[in-house]
Amino acid sequence: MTKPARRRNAEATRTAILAAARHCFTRESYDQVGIRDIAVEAGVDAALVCRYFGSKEDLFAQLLLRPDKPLEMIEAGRDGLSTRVAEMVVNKAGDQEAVDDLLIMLRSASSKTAANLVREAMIKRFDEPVAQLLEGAKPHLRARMMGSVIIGLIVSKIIRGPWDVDEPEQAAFQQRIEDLVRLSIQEL
Amino acid sequence: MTKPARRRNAEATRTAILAAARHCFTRESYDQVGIRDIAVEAGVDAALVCRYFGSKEDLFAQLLLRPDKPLEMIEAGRDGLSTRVAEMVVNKAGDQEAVDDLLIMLRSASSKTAANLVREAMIKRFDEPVAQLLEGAKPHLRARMMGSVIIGLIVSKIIRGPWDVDEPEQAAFQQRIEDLVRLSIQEL
DNA sequence: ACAGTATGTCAACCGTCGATGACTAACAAC
DNA sequence: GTTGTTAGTCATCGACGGTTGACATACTGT
Repeated sequence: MTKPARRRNAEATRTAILAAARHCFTRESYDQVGIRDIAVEAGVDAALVCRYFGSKEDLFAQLLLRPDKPLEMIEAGRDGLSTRVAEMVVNKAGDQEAVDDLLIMLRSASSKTAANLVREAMIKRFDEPVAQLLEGAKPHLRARMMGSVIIGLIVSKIIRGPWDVDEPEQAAFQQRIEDLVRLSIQEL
Repeated sequence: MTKPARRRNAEATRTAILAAARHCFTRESYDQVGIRDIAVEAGVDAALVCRYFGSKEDLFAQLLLRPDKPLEMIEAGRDGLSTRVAEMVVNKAGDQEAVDDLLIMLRSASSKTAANLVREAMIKRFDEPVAQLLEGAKPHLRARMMGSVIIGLIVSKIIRGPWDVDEPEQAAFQQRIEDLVRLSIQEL
């Protein structure tokens, strides 16, 4: 009568919704992603999203705060941190997942309901882990400055698209970013 | 019958709406500011906003692109550019209007309808003027890198609130920002 | 004073969105 | 097979947002 009826599997549906939500929120801001959008991408009725996660806000929160571990590029330790960050932003190498996590936060940074969650996630998953890695005075301030540099690079990409830098300068460009990151966490 | 009836003055109303819109958009993103919000703040009926500016999108566009002149801190020339930017971000000194302009752009950067306008405004009012100020190779790339640093600082403030750096480090902090800006526009 | 227009107000339309509750169908246990 | 529970669907509610058109009022010229 109603519909072909979806395969019944709670766990799979749950993760499908989470994956779909993640995908949506990396492309659009909290306000612009509708519960129905997520549902369609997950191949699920919209009502299920609310059923499983309570509300859109709860879903977003779970997406941001569930992974208790810090971002991978930080977890790898202090050595070569600047290099990893530079590679990540220039998109040469690994840990695209970390970029997505930051993208989700930044896209929704100025949504009234998402703002608090974003701040919390940013502090817990980025600033504090980085601060713990740093030696010397004022680690929190320096961690935040490094965050600021990364944020700038990613938001610039959001606004203006990829950095179209041609091959000859590629290396120098990446080196410049690495220097910026390194400078941002130097002791004052 | 209807209402006390507002003073009839088209030009004043127009600018009142623009000012109110500006104020609203510096605090919230394009999606979150309603035409009714702007109207209330301007002391005007919501219908007038559409009447005068056609649509919310047109109003936003006019707000971003009307001032054909570049941001003040750029207009002042190449000398002391890094210093001015650092002062501006740390909020010590002048040209708060420029910060607001950037704030408006960044707040609404990931709104689908506003995105194109923001990109356009960013390029026309920031990148190109800065690129014209720079000597040497790849001025556009370097201008964009400087933009990226500034964006990071402002967005970080949006997300996390003001940089609470206590007096002793204040000078060193500002110097660090100045160095970051200077490094970002150095030749590769 | 009168007519005409510029300005402002009100009410409503239409679409979208998040959320809810009633219903239906699959699966498991017995 | 019967029964009870879980998973999924549907229709709908209430709120809100942008926009529009009909109406009311203030100003201007004659």
